Amino acid sequence: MPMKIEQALTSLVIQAIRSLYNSTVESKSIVFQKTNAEYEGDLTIVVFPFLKISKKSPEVTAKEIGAYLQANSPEVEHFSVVKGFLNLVISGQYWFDYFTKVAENTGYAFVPVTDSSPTVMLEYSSPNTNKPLHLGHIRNNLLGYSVAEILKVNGNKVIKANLVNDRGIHICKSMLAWKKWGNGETPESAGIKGDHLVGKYYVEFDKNLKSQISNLKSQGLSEEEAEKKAPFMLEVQEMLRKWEAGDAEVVGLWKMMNSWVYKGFDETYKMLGVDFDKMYYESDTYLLGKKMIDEGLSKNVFNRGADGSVFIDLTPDGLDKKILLRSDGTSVYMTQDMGTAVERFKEFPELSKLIYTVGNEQDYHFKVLFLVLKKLGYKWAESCYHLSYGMVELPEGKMKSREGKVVDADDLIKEMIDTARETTMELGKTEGLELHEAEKLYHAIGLGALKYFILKVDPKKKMLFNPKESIDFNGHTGPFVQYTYARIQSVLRKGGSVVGSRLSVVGINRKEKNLIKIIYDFPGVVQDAGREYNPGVIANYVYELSKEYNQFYHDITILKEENADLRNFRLALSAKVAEVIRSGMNLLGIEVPEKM
RNA sequence: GCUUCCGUAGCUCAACUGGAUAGAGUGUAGGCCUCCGGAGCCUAAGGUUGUGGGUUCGACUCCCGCCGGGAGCACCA
Repeated sequence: MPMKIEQALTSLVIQAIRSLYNSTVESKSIVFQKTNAEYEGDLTIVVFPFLKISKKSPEVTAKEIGAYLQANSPEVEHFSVVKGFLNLVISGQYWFDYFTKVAENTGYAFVPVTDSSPTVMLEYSSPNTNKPLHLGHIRNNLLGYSVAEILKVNGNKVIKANLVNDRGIHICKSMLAWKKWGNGETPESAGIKGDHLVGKYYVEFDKNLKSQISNLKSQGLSEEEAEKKAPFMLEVQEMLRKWEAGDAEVVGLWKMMNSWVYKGFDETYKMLGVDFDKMYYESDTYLLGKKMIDEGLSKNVFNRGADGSVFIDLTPDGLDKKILLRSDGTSVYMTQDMGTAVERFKEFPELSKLIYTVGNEQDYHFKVLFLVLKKLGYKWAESCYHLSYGMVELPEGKMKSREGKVVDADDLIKEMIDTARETTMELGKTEGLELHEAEKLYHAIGLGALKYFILKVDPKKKMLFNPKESIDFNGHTGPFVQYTYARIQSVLRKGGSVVGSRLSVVGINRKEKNLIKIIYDFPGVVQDAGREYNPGVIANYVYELSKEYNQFYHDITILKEENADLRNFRLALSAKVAEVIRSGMNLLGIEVPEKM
C-alpha cells in the first residue's frame, strides 16, 4: 500500500510550525478531514489548535502554513483559506499515480494473515434447539459472520464458533409435548422442517401448560403456586432430571428431536451463507463451571451462603450480588459461561481475543462475567469482548416468540427471494438465463437486500423492520450496489481488459478524481470497521462508491471515448470500482452478480 | 425504585469520534432513454439534532437537570 498523503503532510506541518513559530506540535493535534464539497480542495487542515502557538488570527495562521506546504510539497497544488480551515488542493497527478499503484493490487486495502497473526475467536449464532430461527437470530448471524470476515482482512486468524444451547428445561418442553401429543410425527411424515416441527411442540406445551395454570388459579391458587404445581410443569422437571441422570429413553428422544432441529438449522444457515469452524454443545459444557466454584471459594472471591448456595458480592464494583451455584448444588448460566471461557483459553492458548455476539439485553450478564473472570485472576479476562447489538423491532413493537409475534427466518428469506424473482421478471431481465442461473440470481438479490438492510445499521443501535416497507430494491439498498457492479461488468465485457499499471493520461476530471479519492479511502474504512466491529461502515462506504460511480457513468463517456489513453484509464477505473464493491460486499456476506 | 442504553427531515438511517451552512434514501412535486444497462441520473420543498442550562474559538458529539422510550435488576437461559 502506498504511503498516505496525510502522513507526508503531517510531518511537513510539523516542520512548518517549527520554522514559522519556532515551536513543536504533536502529530495527533494535526487533524485532516475531507474538504466540504462546496469549497475547492481535497483535504482540509483545521488550524484552530495552532493559534496559541502562532499568536495570530486563524486566517493568517492558515495562510502561512498553506504557503509553506505549497512551497515544500509537490503534491500541494494550491490552497485556500476559509476562516480557520486550510483547504488543500492535491494535484491530479498525485491521485492518478496513486490509482496506477493500486489498480492491479486486489488486496491493497487488506492486511495479510501470516503465521504470526493474532488469533481471535468469535462466537455467534448460538441458537436454542427448541424453536426455529427468527429475525433477531438473523441479525446475530449476519453480524457475526460479517465481523469475522472483517477481522480476517484486518490481519487476524479467526475461529468462528457456535455454542448450541441444546439442553435444559425449555428443550424438555418440546420433548414432553411431542411424547404426549405427537403420535410419532416426524419432519418427513408431517412435511415440515425439523426445527419448525419441534417449535410447534414447544408452543403446544406452552398452550397446555397455560390452561392448566388458569384452571388451578380458578381453584384459588396464586399465580406463583399454580405455576409451580401445574402437573405439566412437574412432569417436565422430572424429564430434565432423567435427562441429567442419563435415562436411556429420554436421552434417545432428545437425540432424535435435536437431530431434526440441526437438519433444519443447517438449511437456514446455508441459505444465509454463514458457517462455523467450531461447534460447541451446551450438553458437553454445562458442567464445566462447577469446578471453578471451589477455586473461587479458596481464593476468597466467592462466598457461601447459609443455605449452601454460592455467590459473588460485586456491590463494591457498583454491581449486585450474583448467584453462581444454587442451594441444590446445580449451576446457573453464569457458571457455565465461566467454565467455557476457561476451557477455550486452555484449548487455544494463543487466543488474543474472545468475542461474544449476543444481544444487548445481556449487557449486564457479560459485564459480570468478565469482572468475575478478572477477579479470579485470569489475565485474559480483559481480552474478552461482548459484541452487543440492539434488538430488531417490528412496527407493533418488540417481537414476542411466545405470542407468535415473530418474523420467521425461513419465511422471510423465502419472501425476499420471491420478491427478487418478481421484480426481475417485471423488469424483463431474465432473458438468456438458464433456470438454475436465474434462481441463483434471485437468491443473490433477495439475500443481498436483506443482509444490506440489516448490516447498514450500526450494530449497537436497535433497528426497526417493517415487513411491508423494508423489502426495497431501490435507493440505499443492497440491490442498488449489486446493480452498479453488474453494470460495470457489462461495460468491461464490451470494453475489453486493460493493464492498470501501464496507463498514461494528461489530466483527470472531477468525477474521476472523486472516484479515486473514494478508492483511496477503502483501507481506512476496512480498518475502522474492524476497530469498531461495525459492518455498517463498509455498507455505507460501498454505497457512497456506487453512487459516485453511477454519476460518473451518467456524465462521462467510456467506450466511445476517442482518446485511447483516456478510454483505457476509464475502463481500468471502472474495473477497480467493481473490484472494491465486490470485496466490500463480500465482507458483508453479499454476492455480486455479473448480470441482473 | 436502582442500574444502563437511546431520542437527528413525515418514515428508515448517516455524520470521519469536538470542526465549516447536520447529510443520504424513501415518500411528495417536477425533469432526463438519438449515448456504454432507467433496479439509474438531476432539481425542489422538508431540521431550533426531545428539552433547559454548562464547558470553549467551535457541541448531534463532552458534563448536569428535566421530558419521553427500550433493556436488565441474585437460586431463568
